[in-house]
Amino acid sequence: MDSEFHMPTVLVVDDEKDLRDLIMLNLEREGFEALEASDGLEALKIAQRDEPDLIVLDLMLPQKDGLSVFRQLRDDSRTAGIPVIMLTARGKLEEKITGLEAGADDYIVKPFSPRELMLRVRNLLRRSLSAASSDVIEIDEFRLDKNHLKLHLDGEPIDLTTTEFKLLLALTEAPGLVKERGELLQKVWGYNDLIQTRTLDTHIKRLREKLGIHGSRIETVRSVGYRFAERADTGDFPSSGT
Amino acid sequence: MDSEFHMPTVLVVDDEKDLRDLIMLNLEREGFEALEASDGLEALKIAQRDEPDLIVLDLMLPQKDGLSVFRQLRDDSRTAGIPVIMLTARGKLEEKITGLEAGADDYIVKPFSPRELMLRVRNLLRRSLSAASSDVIEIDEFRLDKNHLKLHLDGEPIDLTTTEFKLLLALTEAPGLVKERGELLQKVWGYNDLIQTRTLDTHIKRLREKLGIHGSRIETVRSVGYRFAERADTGDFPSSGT
DNA sequence: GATACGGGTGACAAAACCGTCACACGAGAT
DNA sequence: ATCTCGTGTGACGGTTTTGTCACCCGTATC
Repeated sequence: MDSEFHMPTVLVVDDEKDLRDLIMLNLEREGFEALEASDGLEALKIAQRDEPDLIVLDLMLPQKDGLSVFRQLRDDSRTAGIPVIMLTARGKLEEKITGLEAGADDYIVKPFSPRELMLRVRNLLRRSLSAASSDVIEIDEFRLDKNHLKLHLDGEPIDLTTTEFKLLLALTEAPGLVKERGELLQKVWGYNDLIQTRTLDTHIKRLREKLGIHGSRIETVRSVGYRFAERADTGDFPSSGT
Repeated sequence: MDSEFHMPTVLVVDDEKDLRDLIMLNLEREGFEALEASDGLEALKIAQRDEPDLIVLDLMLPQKDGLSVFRQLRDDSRTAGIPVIMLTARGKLEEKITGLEAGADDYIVKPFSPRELMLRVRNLLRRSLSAASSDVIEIDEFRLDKNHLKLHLDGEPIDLTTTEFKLLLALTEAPGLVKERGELLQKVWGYNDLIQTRTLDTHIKRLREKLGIHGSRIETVRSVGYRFAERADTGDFPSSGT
């Protein structure tokens, strides 16, 4: 686990040379590999080529609006998963943050202490390197975000209650296989015996409703339970001939 | 990313040789590396030594209660993170499952088809290998489980509402650094401007209450926001002298 | 085709949750 | 020491969520 490890790479995007240098100095002092870019275009190219583990992006870029750079990074498949820390001047942010909603991984308000930035860098890297980069379950057009307890379906956010979220989580945990009623009641409600209840059915119904056209992905397996249907292409048993 | 990859290892713990062999055969047919143990003690030793990616544990062990083996695996730091699939005879489980609550990663009821077991194995491995090793955030005695939306504190389960859970999630996301009021309101409530509200404080209060003695870990930073305090030993800035 | 069983559905009432407010309290500033 | 600003706290009402029940409908079985 330790042998193949190399230090994380951080890309700093800022048009102010002084600030950029300061940040890079701090990064290198921490032992990180640091890359730099002075404008959005350059940032994109470097990000695509070197796939850094983290990007520090100053929103105050002259040529290009920092936010649009951010969006481009998010939209490009090669750079989409890279966490971004945004730098922003106090006050300026309040309006703009609307645009990206909870999209940014972190942001920090200028003026900031190098110490604070480094703390955030380390924290974000720890999250994205050691464990999950995202805690997001993606199945076809379903996107379950455990961090924000949100479901996105076909890109549209769907409001689910806690129970519905848990239920969907339990179902999608193993797409394609049947979850017994008892198992679901255990996982979602904590019931350990009690199986004679319509509660599960009711919640399934409500969930299906909210899923709209995709509600049919939750299939009923009579007298057993429910199954979140797998799409044909999901690569089932290789051993089975048919 | 592909070069250093090796097939996952699965440990099968069962005292029935026939069943064990059947499972191992299936595992190897899938290309997994399979290990076996016939009792709890052996299982522990192997798990600690080889650190498999997954454990298939039959609860029907003669010498040792399967559940206590499970608990030992969970308590040992070397094996704590390894997902466990439990095998159990139908009907026998209902009472026992109480003990572990939502602790098991998955379970399957005997009799089962090899196909179903393999499906679960693959699903669980996909979760634990590809993305998060376990969507669980552990900070000292805090254990935030995003899969079950549950908090365990000192091992005790604490009931949190959705809002409280999100709030704690936002705070623990970056232990040691201050989260501004506006940032928290953005992350938890989605408010993009509005900062003049007592809502945040109220929820902080409720959260602190539920955290009991550990409530003080949430520190107030006057006129800025809140901070989830880092414990001294968490390795802060190496560069800073003091 | 008749019957039995299990799931789907709509309504409803209890419970939980959440945001707000008024006020108390304490820390900083002058 | 006094004043001021920001946070802590308890209470309250409105809203959402949730479990249950009665009833309908589809499917499997004979």
